[in-house]
Amino acid sequence: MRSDIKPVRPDRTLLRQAVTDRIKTYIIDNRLRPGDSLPTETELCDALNASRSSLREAIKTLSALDIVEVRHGSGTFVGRLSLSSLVESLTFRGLLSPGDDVRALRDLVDVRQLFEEGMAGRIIDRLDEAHVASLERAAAELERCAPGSAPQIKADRQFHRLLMEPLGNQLVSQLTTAFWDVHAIVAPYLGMSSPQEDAEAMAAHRAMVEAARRRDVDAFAAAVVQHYAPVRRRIAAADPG
Amino acid sequence: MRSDIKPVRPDRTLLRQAVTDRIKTYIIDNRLRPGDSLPTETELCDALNASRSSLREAIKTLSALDIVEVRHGSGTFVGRLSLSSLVESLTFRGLLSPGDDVRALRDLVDVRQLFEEGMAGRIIDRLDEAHVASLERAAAELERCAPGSAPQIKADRQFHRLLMEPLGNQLVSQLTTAFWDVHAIVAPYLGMSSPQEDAEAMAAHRAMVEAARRRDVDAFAAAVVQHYAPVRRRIAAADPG
DNA sequence: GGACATTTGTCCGTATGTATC
DNA sequence: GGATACATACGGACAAATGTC
Repeated sequence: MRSDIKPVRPDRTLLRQAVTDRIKTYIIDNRLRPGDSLPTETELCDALNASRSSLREAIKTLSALDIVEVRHGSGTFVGRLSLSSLVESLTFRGLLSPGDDVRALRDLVDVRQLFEEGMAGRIIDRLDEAHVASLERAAAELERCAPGSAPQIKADRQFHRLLMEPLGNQLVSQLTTAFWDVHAIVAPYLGMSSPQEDAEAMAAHRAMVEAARRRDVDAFAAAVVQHYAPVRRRIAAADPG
Repeated sequence: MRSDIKPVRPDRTLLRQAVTDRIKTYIIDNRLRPGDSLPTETELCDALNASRSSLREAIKTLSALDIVEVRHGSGTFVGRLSLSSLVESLTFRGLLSPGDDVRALRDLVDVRQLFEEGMAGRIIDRLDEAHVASLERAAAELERCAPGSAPQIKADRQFHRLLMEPLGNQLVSQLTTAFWDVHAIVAPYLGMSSPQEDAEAMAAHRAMVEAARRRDVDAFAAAVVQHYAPVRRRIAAADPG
């Protein structure tokens, strides 16, 4: 009968939920860091009195949040705690309704501009020569590469990431990159950008670097506005309203 | 042999990943909206040539991102696409290292302040009488309720949500609320706030409302700084550096 | 390179709990 | 309450990937 093992579960909560919680507390209580290995599935099943199916479903939930990372044939590890789930969530939202994604993209551009414009003062406060030089290089790379090419896209991502680096705020950096990633996936649905628009963006990047070098906050903020102007025009043009 | 169905999977990708992708495209292609129902597990297994286990693991991944929502005994539905995954991800990060969460919390406060300070101008531009009245009510509720009580906490959440409402930007509103939620979970680890700090926060809320009524952007921004000053002092005090 | 143990990925069958009509 | 439809949970078996000797 084995009635002593698992008589009933008077619990109201789902077993899977309880398992995910216990895995999270396991990581916290044992002071594990990203990359550290977790017990094997069999061991966890034992420890948590759950079947392998339930455990695996719990693991998949944590995996989606990058709290754990599973490697086939190797094991389960603490995840990098990236914002990949935010990216996936927002891109899906943007792709959900092609007619309505103008709104999602407009909201996103607002947020991206908020970050760079709102942080302008603090960025310039903390900027040093090395940072300016890095920005300079990224902007040059951006102008040298072919518009829309993979290296250029990579350089653009790098540029906006470097902008926030002087702040020393990991969350700001990661959010900035996450929003950039979402933008890069959703924006193409507005159609390819024209050469004029590309030139405008280039000029804006250059203006940001120049303003940063001169420690001119207002000029920097103005360059940020200039940078997002082309996308905003496209969004306005596609807006049914 | 049924070799025509799925002879081998030359794919390098995991079946589970393929299933999650196909469910996402199913939702997008069929123009489903949050709350719409999805096929049952059995039907999905059939359609995607996957076993129940694989399908369920895929569903759990999508459920963690609030892309689908599962109701026991009822069925599977399109999720609300909330930012619950962001909240869970960031709270876990904040709780991961009690010694280091000062940094996580400081980063978070920076972002919260960035939103409210950076949006000050636009908020006041679009604010109307009804908005001011709502803020007034929330601030009054905040002062009437006992410090730390559930109604007060709820009122504080509501206040910061209402602040962003005039912008008409759903993403900003949801991010603001998400960051508030994380803050509410992580901040208590710094210890209870003192009556003086509570009074300071109250005064800041009131100052924001007054500044909004007078359309005084600078005063509004100053009130935002004042609002986060107590937490910042606590963070600085707890900072080992 | 090859053999082998370890670990996760996938499948199946069955029983139980839950919501809806 | 009963019947039905559906998700939850269990356990066993084999496949595939990884790492090691």
